[in-house]
Amino acid sequence: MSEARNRILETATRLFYTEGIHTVGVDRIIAEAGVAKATFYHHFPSKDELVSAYLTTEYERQRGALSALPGEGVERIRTIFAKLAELSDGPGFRGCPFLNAAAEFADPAHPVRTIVGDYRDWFRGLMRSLLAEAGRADADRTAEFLLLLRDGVTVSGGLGDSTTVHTAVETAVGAVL
Amino acid sequence: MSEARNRILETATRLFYTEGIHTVGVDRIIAEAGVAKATFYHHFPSKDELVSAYLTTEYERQRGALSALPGEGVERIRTIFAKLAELSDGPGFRGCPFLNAAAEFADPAHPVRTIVGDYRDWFRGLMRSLLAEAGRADADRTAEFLLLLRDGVTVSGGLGDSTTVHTAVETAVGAVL
DNA sequence: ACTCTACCAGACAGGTCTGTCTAGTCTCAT
DNA sequence: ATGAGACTAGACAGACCTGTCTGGTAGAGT
Repeated sequence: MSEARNRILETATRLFYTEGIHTVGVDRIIAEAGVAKATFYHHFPSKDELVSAYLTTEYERQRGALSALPGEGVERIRTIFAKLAELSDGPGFRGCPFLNAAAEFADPAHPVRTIVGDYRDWFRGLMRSLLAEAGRADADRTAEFLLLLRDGVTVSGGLGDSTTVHTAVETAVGAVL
Repeated sequence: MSEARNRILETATRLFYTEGIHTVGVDRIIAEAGVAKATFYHHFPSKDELVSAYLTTEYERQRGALSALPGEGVERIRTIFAKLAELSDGPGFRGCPFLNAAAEFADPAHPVRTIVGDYRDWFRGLMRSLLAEAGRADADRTAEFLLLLRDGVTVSGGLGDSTTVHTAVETAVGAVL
């Protein structure tokens, strides 16, 4: 992986996440990453490709972070949601990058939306398999609810209702599991 | 209320909701509303003012729609969420206009974010008062969860997981209430 | 030694954005 | 009938957008 490419992607990640995708221009990324414009377009054929790379990287990062968490079955789910609530309460949290991106790209056929869909499918599948592992008969329905809960946690956390998210999550997870 | 102003606001509502706020330009709204540019700026001093008007109107509309629903206490909450799930399954649904707007306006101090905050405060308060009316001791915590659930429903529904939202909501509402 | 690749700086094109301004029409109340 | 206010059409300014292109530097592999 090239050094300049890394800088571009990291700068884009920071700016896209904290300020939004449409509002951050390529010139700004170039300036803050300290690269030439030609270098930018050498690594990323278009801004859209950079956006896709941003979300794909984020997808892999989150998959890695959740895979590293301990526990099995339902206990693992509890751990995941506790972590999620903790993150959404932290400084600099501005919601889920995938949901924010989806809100900015209205066309469901856009590549960005495909990545968002992939992420959600993965999360839903993870919940389902953990529930099935615990021998829960209603795995499908409950997994769907947990995905929905995940959305709610990140959205609420991102809009500033961070402290109350903890108790809300405990209520929900406790009631359903 | 002026006829031209109405046309502008309705066109903006349609375009902002279905395509996003930043992606829709003033010129496009003017063309589709069939008004002159001077007329537009006569009624709305800036695009931001139009955006605020769009969200304020939407706020009032939703408040009116929910107030019209029947029932009392917990039963009313069930009705509200059933309606919400139904809407989020309908054609042309593209998520919650407030959450979508908040994702596009990253600055928490922006007027748009204030309106979004107002809307959420109102919904939370409505839930709390309905729970208190039913004599629930945990009204605060449960209201917080119901706001979170509302977020999840609109987000999931807007991203195409519409049919499964119904059962997920039933599961959640049933478990908590 | 030579070439290839990554990198730099920055001008440029062509388009779109918001917002202003000129100039003129129509309606209605006084 | 005159003046105010809402409207129309559209040119214009100035900023910003993405993406291309020129021209040049430095290091690494063959």
